[in-house]
Amino acid sequence: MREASVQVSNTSIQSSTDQRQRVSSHIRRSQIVGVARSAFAAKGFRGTTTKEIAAAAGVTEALVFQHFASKQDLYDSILEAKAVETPIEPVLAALREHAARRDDRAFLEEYARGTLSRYSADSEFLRLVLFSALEGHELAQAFRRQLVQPLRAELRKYFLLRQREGAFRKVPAVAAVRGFIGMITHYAIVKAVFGAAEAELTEAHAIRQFTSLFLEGVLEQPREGA
Amino acid sequence: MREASVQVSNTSIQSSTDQRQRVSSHIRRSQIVGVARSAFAAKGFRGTTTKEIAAAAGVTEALVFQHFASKQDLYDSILEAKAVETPIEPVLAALREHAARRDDRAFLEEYARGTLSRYSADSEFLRLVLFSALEGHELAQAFRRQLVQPLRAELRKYFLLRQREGAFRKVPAVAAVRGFIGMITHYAIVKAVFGAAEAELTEAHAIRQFTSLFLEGVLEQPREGA
DNA sequence: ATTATCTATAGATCTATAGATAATGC
DNA sequence: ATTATCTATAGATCTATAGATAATGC
Repeated sequence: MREASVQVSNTSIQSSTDQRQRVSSHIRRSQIVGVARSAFAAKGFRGTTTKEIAAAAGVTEALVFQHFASKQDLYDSILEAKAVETPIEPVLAALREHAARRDDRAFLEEYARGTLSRYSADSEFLRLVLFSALEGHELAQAFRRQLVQPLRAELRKYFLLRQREGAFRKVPAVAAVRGFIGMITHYAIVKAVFGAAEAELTEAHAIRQFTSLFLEGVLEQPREGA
Repeated sequence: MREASVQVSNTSIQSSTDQRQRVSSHIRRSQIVGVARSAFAAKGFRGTTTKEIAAAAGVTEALVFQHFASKQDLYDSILEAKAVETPIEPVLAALREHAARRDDRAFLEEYARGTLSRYSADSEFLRLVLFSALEGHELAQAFRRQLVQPLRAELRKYFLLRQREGAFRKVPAVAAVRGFIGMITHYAIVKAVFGAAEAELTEAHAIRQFTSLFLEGVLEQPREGA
């Protein structure tokens, strides 16, 4: 876990007037949210102490509790911050555009990219969500409602449309959608949890190959029958 | 989280001689491992206290530390127990048999069933592994080495064989294998973490549909070209 | 004057141990 | 006699608060 590099004005020996840099309430608040997020992502809610968070932020615990009523309150603030900064509409718009052109591959790759880039650009976030899901915090539910389900609904809708048009086979939609999402998400989870050791498959390749797999399967011979 | 139902010989009011049932050291030990496993699966290592474990086992904390040198020692004992009781050889043998007959569908379904049944019969286990993976405990690594990688190696081997024989397309093996495993594992994870709310897709259906998806893809028309 | 920050500490909880007690097996 | 279990407690750590102090903005 990286420590924040705030450490300021500490002239040699630990003087009793160990004053840190004074910043505005707003800045300090979001700084604490930032280091708390890293800490919670690394060790979970229960596994992280307010002392660690304070140390990483370069302030005392008292200050942390000045800004946040409780540890839980601090945790909730992280979700708020993320929900604000991660708009889902651009991805939905792009998906609908591909859907209008019936570009199956572009649609699926967009979906995969939209999902993975959210985790790549912010590798802590998936760990945070996983921890909160396991620990039964509200954060995980909110994440699913706000960011996962709208995307999934769009995928499902497109899948059903293409089936009606006779372009896709009559695989049950729920299984197909879950299958595709599973490939993508599991890739992201393994990467987030076990790290670079699993990097034998780059993100770009994963997106392309999973899409091909989903569309065409692995069999060389076109099936007889159905 | 369920509480163990050990509570014995407690006649009405909390008498000061609140003696519990005496059992052999071996039995008590494995009982404690059992309740600890449930507790750790529910709340993780850091999120579980030895006090809770003792209460669930119906004994005092002192007794827990009589049997286990430390909380960590207790945690390690859980893995040992699982490694002993979950043999992987039967699944490997079944896979090889299907492979010898070149029965692609049977091979893949066996793989999926082997993976999912390990989690279904023991729904706590996946949560335990996820927590330990996130918390960076040794348990997760050991699990991957002992139970995940041998199976994956077998799948990979079969995939490459079928490609050489011209039966499978020339999709990169690493992506294909990860894709299939991803569908299966993600299904298991969602089920373990979010529970019955996700039961719109039964395990038997998931196994069959994911296998079809992998083999044949979703496109109705056989591709031109490749 | 305002407010960001600190010192000091309360009270709860957590892991672990020492030493006493009582149930079982011989 | 052996050993499973308990009572009691130490010492560490954790969340949170009260009240003092010092840096900034007017």
